[in-house]
Amino acid sequence: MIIRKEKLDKIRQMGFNPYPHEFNQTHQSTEIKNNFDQLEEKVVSSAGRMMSVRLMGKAAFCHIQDQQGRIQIYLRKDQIGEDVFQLFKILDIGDYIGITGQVFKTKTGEISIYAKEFQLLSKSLKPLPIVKEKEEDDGAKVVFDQFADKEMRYRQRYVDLVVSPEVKDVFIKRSKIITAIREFLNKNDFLEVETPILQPIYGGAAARPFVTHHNTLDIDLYLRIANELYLKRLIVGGLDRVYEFAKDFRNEGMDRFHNPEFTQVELYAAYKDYRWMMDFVEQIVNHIAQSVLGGAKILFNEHEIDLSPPWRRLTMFDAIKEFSGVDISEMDESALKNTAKKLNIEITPEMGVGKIIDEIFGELVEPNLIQPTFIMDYPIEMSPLAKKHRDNPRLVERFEPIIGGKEVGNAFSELNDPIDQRERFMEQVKLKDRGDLEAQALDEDFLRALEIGMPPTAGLGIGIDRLVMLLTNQPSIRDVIFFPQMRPESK
RNA sequence: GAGCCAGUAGCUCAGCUGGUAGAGCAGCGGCCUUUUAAGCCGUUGGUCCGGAGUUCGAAUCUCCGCUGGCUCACCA
Repeated sequence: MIIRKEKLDKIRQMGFNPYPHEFNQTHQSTEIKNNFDQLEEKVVSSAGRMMSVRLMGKAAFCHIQDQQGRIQIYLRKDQIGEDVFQLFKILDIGDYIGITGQVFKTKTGEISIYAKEFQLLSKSLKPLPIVKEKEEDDGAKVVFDQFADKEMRYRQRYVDLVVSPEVKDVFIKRSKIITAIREFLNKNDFLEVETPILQPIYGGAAARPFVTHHNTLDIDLYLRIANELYLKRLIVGGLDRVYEFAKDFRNEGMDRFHNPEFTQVELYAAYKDYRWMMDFVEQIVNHIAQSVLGGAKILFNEHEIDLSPPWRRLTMFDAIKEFSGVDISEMDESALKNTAKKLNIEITPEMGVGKIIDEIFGELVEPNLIQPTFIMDYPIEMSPLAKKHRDNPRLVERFEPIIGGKEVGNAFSELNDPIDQRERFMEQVKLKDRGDLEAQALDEDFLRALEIGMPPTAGLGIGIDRLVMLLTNQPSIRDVIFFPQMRPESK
């Protein structure tokens, strides 16, 4: 650090600007490599961060890294001049440089740029961890001194991204996945909208919120745990297909599947039901897989998963029967409690029917659903915003797509009967009084909207972080969020 | 929130049953005009996470704390 600052002074004394304002780039690294035949002998300008240097007296090789990859640069003192070569010699790995020169292939066959002009673009003052790679004869890559400390990787993601191309890859894919979803929804006449993050009543999901305070109004507000109720208000308003990519916030535990803020896309389509939505989910996911991964087969956790439709569809009761051997479809609360005990599922007194079934399902069924599966027809108690099943009033028309043993979304035929909705909210209030911290609050304004009238509607939420984990085969949510939540550094 | 594990140089790590800290890479000074983990010669560098204790003596043993990872519990 001290040495690098001295170098900075020296560079200035030599008459070079260590932080110039611009550089005119004509080609990216992989562009040059992919079009070598056309570009050979042509002059190109390229820029990037210097990632390796091999200095050899009056000549030198280095690699620069741009967003796409790396390319080798060859410099000779007699080409770029004494002064500039002196400058090059004191540069460090991590500095940004720009070069102009001819594209050529070295003796060993590596496509490189033979520099005619060379310029420092930005001086780096802190060293990067130097990761070295070697290609074995069999083509396998051996990595030396990998930047492995997870804490540092998460806290200093900028370093992680510079030093680990595969990390950068995951995030590029994340961005492409989001783009693919947006494309697909826009193509299907959905309108992208924005709804409040600061909400006076939090709703639309079962979770504990973050609370904040608005000074002027002198009221507490909640960071949204979901945007469901607002998007439905827009359906009431006559916007027939809407979606929002939403950061939601839940004040709960953190682990490799949970970050306090996470991303969901929620979408609503008027005049449709959950069956239509199942087809739609199959299409969406396949569109993503095709456009981002180029195929429907993915590898996740050693499992090969085939995303191509149709996916298996299974009711929740049938799923539990299949994996536990017990038919719970006719059981009341006390029978369920006994069954849960027999199956070694932990339950607590404040749990209602819905929660108990959810526990059994989560414990015995979900982890076993590796290939894409729609679990459908949930008990009414656990889904206060979903419409009653057309054939069975104890159930609702709801499904969750489960892939790789984890739910990646949640969807219903939306409840649009205002009187039924009010009764369901009242049930939630009772649960809250029993001590369920996650029971949903009654939202009068939302009820008023339903009273104005909402058309039959299908709704869906997809957890973007989990979907990205699945499609990029990452074990932790922290590996798909640039800056995951961490305790602040002490100094 | 609970359990297990970890924290030594910029990075990756070694350091045995306690004897006063080491390697490779990076850095620094040289040599080298087709190298690629470049090479060769030389060299700097550490509150061994923090605090307390045991001991003649602690990176090493004990306790407390901090930070993180993994697993479990709640939730997406």
